[in-house]
Amino acid sequence: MTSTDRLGQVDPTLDRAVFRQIGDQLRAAIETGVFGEGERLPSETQLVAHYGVARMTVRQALALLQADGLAVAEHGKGVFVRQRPPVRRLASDRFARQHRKSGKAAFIVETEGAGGHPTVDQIEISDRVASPPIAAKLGLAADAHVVIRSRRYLIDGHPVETATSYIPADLARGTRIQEPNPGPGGIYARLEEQGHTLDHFDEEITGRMPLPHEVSALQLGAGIPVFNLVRTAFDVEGRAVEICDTVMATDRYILHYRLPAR
Amino acid sequence: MTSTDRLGQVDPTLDRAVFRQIGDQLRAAIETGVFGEGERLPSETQLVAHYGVARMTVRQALALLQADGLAVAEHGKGVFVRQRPPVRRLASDRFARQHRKSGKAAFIVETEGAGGHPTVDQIEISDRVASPPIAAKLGLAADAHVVIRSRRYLIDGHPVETATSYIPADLARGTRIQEPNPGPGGIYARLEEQGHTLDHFDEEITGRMPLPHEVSALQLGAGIPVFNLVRTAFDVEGRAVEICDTVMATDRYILHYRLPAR
DNA sequence: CAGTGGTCTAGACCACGCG
DNA sequence: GCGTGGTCTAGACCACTGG
Repeated sequence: MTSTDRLGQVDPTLDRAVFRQIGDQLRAAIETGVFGEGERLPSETQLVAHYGVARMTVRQALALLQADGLAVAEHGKGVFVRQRPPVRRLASDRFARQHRKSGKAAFIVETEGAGGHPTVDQIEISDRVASPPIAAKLGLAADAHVVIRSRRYLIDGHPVETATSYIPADLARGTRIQEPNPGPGGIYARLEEQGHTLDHFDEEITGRMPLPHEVSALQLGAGIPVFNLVRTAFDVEGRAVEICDTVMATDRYILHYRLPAR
Repeated sequence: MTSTDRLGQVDPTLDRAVFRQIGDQLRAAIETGVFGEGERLPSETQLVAHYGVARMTVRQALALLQADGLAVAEHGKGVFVRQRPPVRRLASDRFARQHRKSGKAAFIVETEGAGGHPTVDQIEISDRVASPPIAAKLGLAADAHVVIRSRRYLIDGHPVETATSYIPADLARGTRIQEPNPGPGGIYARLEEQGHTLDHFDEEITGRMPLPHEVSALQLGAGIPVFNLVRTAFDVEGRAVEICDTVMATDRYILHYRLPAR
């Protein structure tokens, strides 16, 4: 028995393009477990022989699966059913004050709690004039400065998320917010020390395919979309004190929120 | 001036594949506004002439843009820069009791408030044994029945979301929950009438590329991922009284949540 | 009708992985 | 070295759109 035995045939007289029919059959075989997670699909050569079509036709079929995130091609090895990486649950209370008091950043606490090894790299800090949308969200004048902190989060060496924070310069200058390590409890703890007791966060979530730089920063495979989560932190006086713009690999996250019914 | 004048040339000796270089140039041209939203890109024939490559090569380049949701091909017309449809903001208080009292479903109220014309179609209702994951989430025995309500939501005739609700049969049978139109305030109002005062909702959000049936149900173009939002409603006694599994086109939604800082 | 994208063929040469 | 996928060519014919 060869690996193409469980695949059917195609009918070139049908309306549906041959490469789509082949794609349908491969998809069905994956979804029914004929090819399990991580297993190799039949090679292009085998598919060409099995279906009696040109190589470009089977490549188009395989491209369909890859665009949908069902399969990944590995040069020189084969095309494999995509493995689902472990997911990280983001609970809506992850920024609760009690967690802050532990002295560790939310990402570190959560990851270690789930048995993973957290890392942060590519930390860059700058002090610049706020872009118009950022200035508007923070309620700042058009020429106001912000301290910008960007970094990348990894779990067990795999990148999962990039984040860029924007803090009004008058709140950040002269504090550890401008240092790579902002100290125990992170920048929220520093802001509260400055008298800006936090009241609530607004989170806006959008989804889309990644930009090229996001593909490389997050080592995203084809067919994996990203979440763009933009969180704005407000103090008890209603002032926006931080914006955090994060881009997350959707195959590594479940976002979890609890809403009151009233 | 022709439409390819603002594009550069490619260098076949570079490491980066020619079709990727062409894709990069088209992407840059779109991002810098050389080709604006809704505008037509140069035709395949024009690109072949401009770059001096085979047609399959420019088609691979165009496929890159389409997979990322930047462009859409229209048979017989051309390849166009994708237009962003109007987005719908989902506020985290959209299921607050006060809204329910208006007597209209949340979707209707919100859409009309935003000046759109809401429709619901493909309403199907059944009564079946709960699947294992649904039974587990609802805290039901393995052989328990649920009433399943599925439907599709449209705005101005464009599908934006499909939803499937699962309600324990003992709460739904003999009520309007089993009817296509569940009455004023929707099924949550009916559940509260049964004495199940709602306490909170849990929402879990994941993102992924759509399945084939979702592509057709939501009329999704290539390169548009979906949100899968699964909401569980709990009554004041802590019982899960409904699960609502929704699939949303990411290009039509911004999900908005407000979190307390403590 | 001419122009557009959609599908398919039958090759070619290359780069990678592994034994 | 051989099998794998990656890139590219130069055609062919088809289906759709619009004037």
